[in-house]
Formats: sequence, C-alpha cells, structure tokens
Amino acid sequence: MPRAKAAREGDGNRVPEPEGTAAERVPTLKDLARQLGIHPSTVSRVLHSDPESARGAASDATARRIRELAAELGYSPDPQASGLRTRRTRLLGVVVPRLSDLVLAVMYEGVEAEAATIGYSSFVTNSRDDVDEQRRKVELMLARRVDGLIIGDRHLDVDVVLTDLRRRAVPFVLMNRRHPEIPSATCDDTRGGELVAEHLWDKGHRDVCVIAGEPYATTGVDRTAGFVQRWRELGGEIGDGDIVLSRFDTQGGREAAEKILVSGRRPSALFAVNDFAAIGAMGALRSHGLTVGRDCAVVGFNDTSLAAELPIPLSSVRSPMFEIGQAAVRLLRAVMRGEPAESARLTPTLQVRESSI
Amino acid sequence: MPRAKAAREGDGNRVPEPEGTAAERVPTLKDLARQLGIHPSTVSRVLHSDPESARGAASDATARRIRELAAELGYSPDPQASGLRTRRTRLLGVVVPRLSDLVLAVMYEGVEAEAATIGYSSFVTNSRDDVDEQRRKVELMLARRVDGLIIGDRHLDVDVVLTDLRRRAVPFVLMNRRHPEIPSATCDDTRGGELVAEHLWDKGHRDVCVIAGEPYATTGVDRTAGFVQRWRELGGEIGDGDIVLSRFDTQGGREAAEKILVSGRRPSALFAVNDFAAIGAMGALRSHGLTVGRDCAVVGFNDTSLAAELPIPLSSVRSPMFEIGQAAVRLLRAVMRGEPAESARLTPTLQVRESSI
DNA sequence: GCTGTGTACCCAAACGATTGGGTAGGATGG
DNA sequence: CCATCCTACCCAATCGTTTGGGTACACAGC
Repeated sequence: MPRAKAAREGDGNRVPEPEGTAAERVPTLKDLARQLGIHPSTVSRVLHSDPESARGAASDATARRIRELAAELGYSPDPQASGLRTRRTRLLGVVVPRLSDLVLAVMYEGVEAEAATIGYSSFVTNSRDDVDEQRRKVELMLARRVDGLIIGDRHLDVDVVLTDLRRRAVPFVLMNRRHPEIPSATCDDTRGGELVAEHLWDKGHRDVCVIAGEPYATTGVDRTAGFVQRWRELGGEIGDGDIVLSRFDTQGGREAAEKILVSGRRPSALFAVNDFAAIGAMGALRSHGLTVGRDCAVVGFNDTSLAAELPIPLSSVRSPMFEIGQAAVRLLRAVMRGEPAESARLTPTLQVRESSI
Repeated sequence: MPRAKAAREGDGNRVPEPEGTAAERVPTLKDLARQLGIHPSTVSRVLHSDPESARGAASDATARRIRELAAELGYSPDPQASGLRTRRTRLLGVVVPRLSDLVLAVMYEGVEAEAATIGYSSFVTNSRDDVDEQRRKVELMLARRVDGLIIGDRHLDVDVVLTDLRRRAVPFVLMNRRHPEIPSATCDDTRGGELVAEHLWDKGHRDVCVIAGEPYATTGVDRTAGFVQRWRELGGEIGDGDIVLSRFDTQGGREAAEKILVSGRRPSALFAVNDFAAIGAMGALRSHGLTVGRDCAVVGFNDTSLAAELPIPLSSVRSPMFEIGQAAVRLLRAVMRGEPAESARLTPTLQVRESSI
C-alpha cells in the first residue's frame, strides 16, 4: 500500500515543520484527489480546464465537485511543481538601471500590471547602468529560470549581454532604450525631440542648448538627434558646443547647466532630455540670477508627475511610460511564442507650461 | 565622439543570429553525474558543500572534479526542483503602495541588495495603497510560495491582512510603516518630527502649519505627532486647524497648501511630511506671490535626491531609506528563523537648506 | 581472526503537478 | 450479437534535487 508506506515514511525522510506552528499545510492536488476518491490526474485536468484537455476528463458532476472542494480548501497549484514539470516558471525578469528613477519605476508598474493580466509574475533588478552588473543580474534571473527578460538598460556599443542572450536562445526584448535589430518598446524619442525643436522655434528662440543625457542611452541620443535635425531643418543653428552630456538625474542636470552658464553663454532656451535634469537646470539658472520662463525657457522630457506641479511648471514631452511597460510585456510574449514581434515606438506629445511660454 | 558614433548606430552594431543552435539545454545534476560516472546524490552533496553534508560525501579528488565540471558547463541548480524538495523558494515578496513613489523605490533597492547578499531574490508589487488590492497581491505572492513577506503599505486600523498572515503562520515584517506588535523597519518618524519642530522654533517661527499626509499611514501620523508634541513642549501653539491631511505626492502637497492659503492664513512656516508634498506646497506658495524661504519657510521629509537640487533647495529630514530596506530584510530573516526580531527604528537627521533659513 | 571505524560512495524515495497512454463499462450501429 | 465508439476515469513516468539510509572496502586494534 503506497499510502501506508508514505505515512511511515513521514517520520524519516521529511523536512521538519517549523516547530510550534500547527503545520497548516496548503492542500495539494493529491489531497483533493484523496478526499474525493479520485485520481490526481483527473483533478489536474479539471482544474486546468483549457477545453483541450478538460474535454472528457471528468463528468460534469465530478468536475463540479472538484472545483467546489478546491475553492473550499483554497487550493492553489504549487508553481514549483508545475514549473518543474512544464519547464515554465511564468516569471518575467526585468533589468533596469535603477528603480529610483521615476521613469523606470512607472514603466515597471506597466510591466507588472500587464504581466499580471496574462498570469505572469515579474521581478525586477537594478543594474545601476553598469555593464558588469547588468551581466550579473541577467545571470541571476536566468538562474531563476525566468521565461523571458525585459532589458531596460541597453548600452550603446556594448552588446555582449544581448549577443549572449541570443546565443542562448533566451526570449527577451528591450524597454525604454532601443536597438535597431531587437524588438523594443520605447517612446518615439526622435519625434519627441522634434516636438521640442518646433515648439521653441515657434516661440522665437534662436539660441538654444541641449542637456543631452548619457551617451550610451538611446533615449537621450535620439531625443537630441531629433531636436537637432528638426532645428536645422527649420533654419536654426546649433553646434557641438551647444550640446552637453549629463547624467539623467537632478544633480546631473544642474552640473550640465552650470557648465553652460559658467562659460558665460546665455542661451534663450534649454532642452533637457529628462525632467529631473531639467529641474536641476532650473536650479542652476536661478543660481545665476536668471528666471526660468522669462530669461530662459526650459523644456524637459517624460512629463513626470512633478513637472506640472513645480513652482514654475515645467514644459515637458509626455512619454507614455506606463504603456511602454505594457507594450514591452506584449512584445515579449510574442517573442516567447515565436511570433513576429514588431518594435513599439509610442507617440509622445508636448505639454507646454510656464517654463517655456 | 559618442555623438558621431550614435549617428552611425543605425547601420552597424549588429547582434549576430544564433547559428542553428538547438535548444542548448542547461546542464542538470544528472548530466554532471553521468559525465563523471558517479551518482547524482554525490554531486549534490559536494556542490552543497556546507561542511555538514559535504563531509564524507566524496574524496577531495572527486569533489574537485565535480566542481570543475560544474564550472565548465556553467551548471546552476534548478530552483524549481530544489525548492520543490526543500519547500523553500528563496523568494521574498514585497508589497508597496507604489514603486513610482521614490521613497519606496529606494527602500526596495535596499531590500533587493540585502536579499541578494543572503541568496534570496525579491519581487515587488504595487497595492496602490488600496486594502483590497493589498490582499489580492499578498495572495498572489503566497501562491508563488514566497518564504517571507515585507509589507510596505500597512494601513492603520485595517489589519485583516496582517491577522490573516499571522494565522497562516507566514513570516512577514513591516517596512516604512509600523505597527506596535509586529516587527517593522522604519525611520524614527516621531524623532524626525521633533527635529523639525526644534529647527523651526529656533529660527523664530511661531506660526506654523503641517501638511500631514494620509491618515492611514504611520509615517505621516508619527511625523506630525512628533512635531506637534515637541512644538508644544517648546511653548508653541498649534491647533487641529493647522494640520491638513494630504496625499503624499506633489499634487497632494499643492492642494493642501492651497487650502491653507486660500483661507487667508499666512503661516511663517510649513512642515510637509514628505518631500514631494513639500514641492507641491512650494508651488502653491509661489502662486500666491510668496517666496519660499523669505515669506514662508518650508521643510520636507525624506531628503530625496531632489531636495538639495531644487531651484530653492529644500530643507528636509533625511531618513535612511536604503538602510530601512536592508533592515527589513534582516528582520524578516530573523522572523523566518524563528529568532526574536526587534523592530528597527532608524535615526533621521535634519538637512537645513535655503527653504528654511 | 574478528570486531570496529572510517571513507567514499550508491540507492531510492520523496516533493507536487502534468501528460501520454491506457481501460472498463456502457451506448450505438449494423 | 458483436464490433466500435464514447465517457470517465486511472496509471505511471517524469521534471531536477535532496536526503536518510545503506554498502563495500580498507585498515586498525585487540
């Protein structure tokens, strides 16, 4: 009698319960089956209930009994066990530079929400925009056997990790930053830059500087390129000296603006490729006795929730961050299924506020 | 020149296709054992190598051969399989109101970092500070069989979820918000409030208002209580009408300050229990023609990375957010081991800046 | 020569769910 | 009345690891 055997076995080969706590074990498929006097496989098929395998698995009456008992006992399948058997974890890994960057945090919220709707869980890790850390974190996620990866910190010119993922046939997509040959969900950053160029030109600005972000991120690069190209099309002049690289945070924006102002240059407008950098730039302008909006226009990017509420409300290009996260999941799903995956470039819109009127 | 490189980016920089690689299965313990001609259990014991079980499991020579092959093939144990056997997932679940709140994002970075050092992965989910959503998300995490939970969105007076977790003997701790009877990792918010009271009193302010945050969060409640109590100890007067509840974000802070100002009240200082609320309040002050720092002092809380870089740098109580996240993990570990767990209340410090000089 | 003690392994049963392949018994069709 | 088809199940292997309990052999001590 295998059952008796198992019962006796219990004393020996068993992981000890945490003492004190009265076991309160979650019910398993076998428990359900035993209580109903039917075979676990039948229970499994019924609870799966994708018409394919559920068809003919059990009578309607039995199926109902199974479902009722499952609900009553609060049965939930053990993902470890089913994953072991099916070779799927229903886990998505997400790598971002830092979650404390609001932009990425919101995208991740989109990822989490969309993943939940298709029965996936996601987990996220910070790479601090460091390539070695990125590699380490990706390995950790693969060790967790994620079904797919969303890479939010692609570095221009350093594609070892991506190459490696392809070689290993791991399904993955990019988010926020793009790559010409890999499916990605991004904002149409080029278009966003163009919008700013058109806006500032219309307002009569002719002397502008760009706070361009990190050189390894396509976000900043594309936004800058879109701006510059459109600016020149409109007849504007802008040289390499008018473009200053910067970190993406407030301090980075302040430093970049400082660099411009210290040199004695007084542009009539600044385009910062990120709201936080724009806020830092506003600080630098104020330190130099300039009033934002009057002495110098400032436009940011992403239209984070702060922009509209700042003391001097900040004009910004609204990028659909949450939707980008959702799009990344949908894209990844297509990749995981082996379907063709067309990169999503979501459309930005300009929000004009007091900082650039 | 990164700029030029980036322009060319579109054409070059290609990721090679995986060349006909078939499946490329990750090696299992059995694979190792087979290649070495020994039994999987021996391999398992060697790779475990906690002196307990590794002792006497294999000769030094065999152990070395095993480790070498494991390294060569890039073996990594399947967490599903080992988790199934050991009943442990090495997964921590974290519930926060929203990751797009910088404060929680930074705490989560602390959680992730600390969890990694003890071989755990963490995953995080947003409850939008909604009790039903909290319950749902906790269920999802439990369905994933997390080994422990960090609850970052405890609501005062609604403790069904916590009671339920206790009943089910799930190891969990609180983060950011506290509960008198449950281990938690928080800032000493009361002390933080006191610091602000002392500072503003010293600066000669006698007429202050508090933007107090949500009534269901101990953070705001404790900060306000600490402030009020110390203020009265110092001889100050402050009534219920001087305390305005608010959301924790920028818009919430603006609305709260607006409410105060519209009533005609002109306090000489505002204490907002959150930096973002403080930024919103600064906006409202400006709209009413008041200059922050000169006409009205403003002090925030958390000392987020923005505070120091704002156009008018914001005085703020620095709370060690990252460390709170780390502390939460250490605390949870103690709980999981059944050790006594003493709540951690980390010490805040005041950063005085232009907004309150 | 026999018992005892290591050493260096192997064996096999779990963990919980899934799934290809049965099979018994009844209904249907010719 | 028998072959065939359904219905409603059951069986058993399997996923990759872990772990309590062997065992075979060598060597030491009495």
